Amino acid sequence: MNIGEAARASGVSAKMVRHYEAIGLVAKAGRAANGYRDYDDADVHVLRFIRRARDLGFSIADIRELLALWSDRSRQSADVKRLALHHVAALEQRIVGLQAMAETLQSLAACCAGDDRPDCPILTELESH
Amino acid sequence: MNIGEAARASGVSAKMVRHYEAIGLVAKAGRAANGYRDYDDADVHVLRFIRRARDLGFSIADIRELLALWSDRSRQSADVKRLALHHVAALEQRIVGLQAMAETLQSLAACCAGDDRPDCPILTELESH
DNA sequence: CTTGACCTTGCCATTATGGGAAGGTGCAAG
DNA sequence: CTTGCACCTTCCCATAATGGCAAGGTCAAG
Repeated sequence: MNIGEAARASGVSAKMVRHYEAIGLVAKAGRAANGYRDYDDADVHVLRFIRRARDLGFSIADIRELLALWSDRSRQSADVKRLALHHVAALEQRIVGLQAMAETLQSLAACCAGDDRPDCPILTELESH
Repeated sequence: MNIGEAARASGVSAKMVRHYEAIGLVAKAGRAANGYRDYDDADVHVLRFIRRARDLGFSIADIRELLALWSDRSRQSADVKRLALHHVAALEQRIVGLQAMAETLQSLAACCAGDDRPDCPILTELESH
């Protein structure tokens, strides 16, 4: 399987497949006689795992650990759970930060006439404080 | 006022003050006889505006527009409001994305024993799908 | 043999921020 | 005056994850 097909099958772009290989997240792909990277279903399986983890917001560093645990037959599920919950906490922290921003802006905007006059509490707020 | 003092007064690091000048977000600072950048209260005022806008999650591009509106005496508050609400929408979109991730992970983690056995629904989920 | 789709590597760009090096400046204490 | 420390200057590099482009090799169909 060429890289393009593996990319389509896994949902990871060919560009990123090469990148993941370059940073050592996945093993170096075998090469066909013509020098093209050659993939099999197991490789696609790994790539799909990565893709799914990325979709859940895990960083590459996290995924490196997840992959290690995944391939470790003697892993302890507690380690996976810890990683996941740690990530949940990080996500929730980002969420509250963003919510605070959105709420502040929302309330400022609610006080803004939004017409053709220049007076605007949003700018006033940014200006002061 | 040297850059360090302006940085302390505005809450923007000296590094970023230079950067904002380099990308044309703020006007080139005047220079003292020794070549040091020289700031006054008005400059600090602008920097503080930027800092506050960054705290609300506005991008540099957004801030460029906000600064233009701020200094435009004939601005229409509708333009500011539109910018702000557009940003709120973007924030909320990011929030729902993060919440979806957090909830998915949360429910997967809830199904994970978290003990010394290797079986883990989190890995199973990443693996399948 | 040409054309088009695919592969290769390598470099650059993004966003916002920080780190560090190498060297100049200014002020205070010895 | 010299030493030292804190500050300034510019320039380069790094981050995280991804995309784009360019120059060139490969392969299959027409």
